Amino acid sequence: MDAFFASVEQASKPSLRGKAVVVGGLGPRGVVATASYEARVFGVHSAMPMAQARRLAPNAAYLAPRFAFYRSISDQVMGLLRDLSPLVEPLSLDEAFVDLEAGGAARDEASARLAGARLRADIRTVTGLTGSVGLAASKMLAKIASEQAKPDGLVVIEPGTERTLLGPMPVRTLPGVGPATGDHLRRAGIHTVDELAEAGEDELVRLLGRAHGHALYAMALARDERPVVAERETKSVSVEDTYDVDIHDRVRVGAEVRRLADRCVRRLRGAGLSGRTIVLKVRRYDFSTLTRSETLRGPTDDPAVVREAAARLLESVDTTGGVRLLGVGVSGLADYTQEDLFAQAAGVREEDPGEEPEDASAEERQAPAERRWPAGHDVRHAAHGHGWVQGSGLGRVTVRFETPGSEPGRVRTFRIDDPDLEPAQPLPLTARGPGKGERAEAGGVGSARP
DNA sequence: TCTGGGGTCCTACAGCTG
DNA sequence: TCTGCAGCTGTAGGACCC
Repeated sequence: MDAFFASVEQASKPSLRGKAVVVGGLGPRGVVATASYEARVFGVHSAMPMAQARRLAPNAAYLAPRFAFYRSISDQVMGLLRDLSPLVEPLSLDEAFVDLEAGGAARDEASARLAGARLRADIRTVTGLTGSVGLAASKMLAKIASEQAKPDGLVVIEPGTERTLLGPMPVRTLPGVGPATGDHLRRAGIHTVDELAEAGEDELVRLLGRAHGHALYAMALARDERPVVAERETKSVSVEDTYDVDIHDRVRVGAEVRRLADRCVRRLRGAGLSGRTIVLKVRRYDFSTLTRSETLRGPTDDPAVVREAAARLLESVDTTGGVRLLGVGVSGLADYTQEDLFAQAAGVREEDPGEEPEDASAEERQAPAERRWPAGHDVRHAAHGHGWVQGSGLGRVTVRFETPGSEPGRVRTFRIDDPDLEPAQPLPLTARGPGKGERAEAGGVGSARP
């Protein structure tokens, strides 16, 4: 999907279509999750600190992400992909590999191209959004093709042309080559995929280590045999929080770790899992990050056990100077627990970590207007109907009243405690709405946006 | 300027065991 | 009995991805 989160927001909010939209954390330490193509013109891109984005594009709309809504749209798109083939490997909410051969959807280049074109049309009909398709003989090449296809396009890499195409590309094009590996290679005088291939496998293994060296050499020769894998087992579950202001108080740090442990267990149980290894993550005031872990005798999903392990791990960490992030994770997952096997009968196992404790942090108790009415989130007003929060602060919340099918709407400001104003669920982007997921007719191009 | 959150995989090293 | 070694497990950190 193209600039997925930002595109969803533009489809939801007519007044933002064609405008610079930035979705991400709105706190003082937020980063950009997605920028619309209009915002990218100003140099804004994902993972950029929000503060920097605001300097580059001061007039863009800055919105808090609505993950549950994005997930519902993602489910619709993944449904369309599964109509094409049983082998669909989601990479994230907005990206997936599909093995077209396994689904019988592609026998040759022409039929693959047709399947890709129909898919793009179906995505537009069902969601009102644009998606890009890359077609190639391997995952690596399909990924590169889809990047080239963005926005709103389809690119085919024909068999036999792979090496000619890849050769002059920068090494950073290859999946798995990030800033560190890119730098490493650059210092060794390797800038392009051709130079990577010329360096030879032994040299790459020497430079980058066994696994990475072999994998990169294969990719440089356009060799990628990795299959599309539909079902991936979860290997770890974790939660983490970055705090607006560094925490210095050791007691508060302890309380936050317990809270995170409970949240982590809730997620773990929600997935029907348990785990043996408890991991504590601490990012200090200077951004140095350390992890401490402890492996239990058997898997657990008991909040008390995870809390205690996390607390023990915290004892070995020096937090002088303050911490900006804390995290708790569980790995070594299983679908049974040690307690199931042994002591459960004794009733010592704590049943549920419960909801977020009432006495959450002071920060949350006195939630500022920006937190209670996040920018971009939906609201309903008794008299004015459906709208979204354009901004808030100083006891006021500004709402724009419009819906996906309306003309750009009018703006009104209310007191944050106005009894006529309440949070609302997002409205569907198209007449079909989320979850309908019907298959469009072949070649039926066009938007169903009302 | 000041760096999220949730993951995966890899490497290195230490300690244990056969 | 001692030594060397391979293999495994646990731990910590780093790189990468979306």
